Amino acid sequence: MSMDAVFRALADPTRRQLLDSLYARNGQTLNALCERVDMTRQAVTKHLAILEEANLVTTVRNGREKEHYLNPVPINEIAERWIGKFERHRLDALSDLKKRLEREEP
Amino acid sequence: MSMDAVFRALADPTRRQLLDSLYARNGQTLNALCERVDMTRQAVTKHLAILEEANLVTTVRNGREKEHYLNPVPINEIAERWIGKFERHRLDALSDLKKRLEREEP
DNA sequence: TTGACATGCAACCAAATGGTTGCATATTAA
DNA sequence: TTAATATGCAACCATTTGGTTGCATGTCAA
Repeated sequence: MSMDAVFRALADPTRRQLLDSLYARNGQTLNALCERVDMTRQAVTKHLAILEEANLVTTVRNGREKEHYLNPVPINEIAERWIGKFERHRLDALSDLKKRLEREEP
Repeated sequence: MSMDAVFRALADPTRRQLLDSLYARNGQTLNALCERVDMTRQAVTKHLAILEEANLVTTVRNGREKEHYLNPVPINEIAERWIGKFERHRLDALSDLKKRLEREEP
């Protein structure tokens, strides 16, 4: 579960929309997910494959249907391991930036 | 400051590395940032432009040098507005997934 | 069993991406 | 003033990306 795969998966607006869709209603099939998006089923399949590879979506085969489930764990890990450290020092960096800007502009 | 620009900016490992570098030492010049990365200065310039466009980096011109400062605000907003909602229901989704998996596999 | 439905797979294509090289401009220091 | 330094800009290129179309496979229901 590489962090790079997760970031790249989240980079596309369609894929974020798919995650939003699963967040609203978990366990949707491919066809159900296609209804909310204006592109071919095959394109959605590719997006879902990328989300699966990033471990952001898990699938369960149910007969001829395939249910898609949101897996928030990688997002949580990004938030904790990478975003967290920037948040932690947010105010420090901001005040630092402010100081610098004030020093430059008379 | 579109969320899409921020996500796409974060998608590239080199750009994340540049943010890490600025996190370690804020206010570095272009040349300083180039030293830690194995590519041409012009390539780094492009990456920094994308980070600037996403408002993740702010620059201050200082004579013939240009200082680069990390701006953690957009990351913070992502964490709050988008990642937060997945984190919030992380356990719910996990237990839901677990239930489903148990229902499928005898 | 057969037709309809849900998904899988592959070839193809345009556009975006990430990198290069080459040259121009602006500022500092000797 | 002149040479070195720091950055800017543009053209170009290979690869990746995001989408398409066409067809194959597997499963349910009548």
